[in-house]
Amino acid sequence: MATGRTHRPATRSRGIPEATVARLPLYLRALTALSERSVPTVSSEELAAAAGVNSAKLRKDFSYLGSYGTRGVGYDVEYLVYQISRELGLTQDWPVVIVGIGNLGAALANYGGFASRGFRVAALIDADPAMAGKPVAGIPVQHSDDLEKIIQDNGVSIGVIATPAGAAQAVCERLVAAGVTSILNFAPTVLSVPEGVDVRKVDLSIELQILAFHEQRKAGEGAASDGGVPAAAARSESADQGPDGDMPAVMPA
Amino acid sequence: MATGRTHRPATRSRGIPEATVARLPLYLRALTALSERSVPTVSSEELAAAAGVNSAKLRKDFSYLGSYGTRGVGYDVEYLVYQISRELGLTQDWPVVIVGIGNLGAALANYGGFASRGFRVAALIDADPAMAGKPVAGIPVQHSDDLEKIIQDNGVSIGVIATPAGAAQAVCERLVAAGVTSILNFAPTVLSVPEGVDVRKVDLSIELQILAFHEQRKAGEGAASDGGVPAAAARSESADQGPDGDMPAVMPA
DNA sequence: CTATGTGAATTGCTTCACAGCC
DNA sequence: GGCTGTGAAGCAATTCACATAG
Repeated sequence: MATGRTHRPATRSRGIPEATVARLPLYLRALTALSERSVPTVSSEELAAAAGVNSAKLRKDFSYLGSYGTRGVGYDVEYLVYQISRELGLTQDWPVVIVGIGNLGAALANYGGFASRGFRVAALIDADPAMAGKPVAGIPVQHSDDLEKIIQDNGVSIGVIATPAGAAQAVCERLVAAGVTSILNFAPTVLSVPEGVDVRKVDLSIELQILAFHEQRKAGEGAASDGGVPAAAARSESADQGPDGDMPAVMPA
Repeated sequence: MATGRTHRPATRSRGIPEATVARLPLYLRALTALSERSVPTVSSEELAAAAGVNSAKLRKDFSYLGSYGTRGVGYDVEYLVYQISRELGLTQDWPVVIVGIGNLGAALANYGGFASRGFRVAALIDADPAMAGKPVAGIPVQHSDDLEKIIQDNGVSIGVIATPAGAAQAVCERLVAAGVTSILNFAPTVLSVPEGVDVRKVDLSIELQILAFHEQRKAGEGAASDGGVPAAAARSESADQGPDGDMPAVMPA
């Protein structure tokens, strides 16, 4: 609204659709790649292609942030990187703890993508005393007895749970009690959290099951062609652009 | 059940909404837990709570599959487990290959959730010759030179990419050329695939960025109340149930 | 009387198409 | 002339509320 001639976009920070928020990191990544190649400006068409969406959607998304483009020209890459980073809150540094340093926790600790975008692994926590002190990704693992102290000392508000399913709810409750208000959950369980706490879930097996569903369809319907090679073809239904399937999170209490 | 005067539910297998498909694995997990506890029947209300959705949504979702409940009673747990499994294609066995056996690939190979639901890790593939033959999760890693042969010999149609971003597109193309039609991508890149190939993406850093966005909001707006405890309140917009934010996949060519 | 199954209403997201500005 | 920004139209998903079956 406002179509503001006022300097400040006006729309800023109020009611950006969830679907748009979920795409901002995608745009940011594409823009960062352009920035590294020193590309100065980019059109909605080009950027959309790089991010894997269509250009109308991208322009609409950006319109929620403000008018950051130049008509007839496109978007200034650096400027847009900055604006999206700011909107996502990545201009500040977010200390994160990872709880559960098994295979997955270790993989997460080693994952470069965190550090590169405003996230800092402040601590690794595990319930196994044998792990304590052992460095993973250069960070010594701490025992979960000290969880609350670690959270508070580091001002952590984002926690990552990579424990077995059985331990996840208890860990979640301790994190929340200690002050964490956003949780990324890799354990295959539904977490109950009080209002005001956000949970996002990543579940490997769920993603595979969704693929299996579509895979089954292909075999049942389309195929028949012969048997060996899949033979793409047919079904424009699920095949084309991007039906946003997904389970978000943000659980009720 | 079956109220159907036609035997076949009629709605079967045609046009189940993506959003519903994405929730079926959630229901299935909750049902499996009930089944293990030998609970015979469950109401939409109870099951919805266990799956973290509301009951109206659950009933609507199930209505796309058919009429599998009993009015005044609820759903037969075992029967529903079977129906959903069948709908998702989990009554058959899906051989899967994991490409890129780094930290994450190894974690995936060790992840029990795969095997437990119709998925079988048929092969682990890595480009590093030093890895070849080394067993991970009891499965010997094979060199990527043999990728095509492995896919074909095992009849693999689902591939998991856990390589570095730079290698992902090339791996993807080889998988597709060899006959894979569904890909689960953990590399932080947009994959281009021909029509008819499904891609789902899991991106750790994107999930964190979405959390950071909401976290920033909490700090900026709501807070003020005191500082320590989050204080829930306000913002019914993002806080309550489950806005399905997410980036799907299924790229255009 | 209870809890499912589902049309109808609502809300939110995407796509279209073009006015506005460079 | 070209490309952004955005109302308006079109779709899809969610929620409501109640008829219907057990």
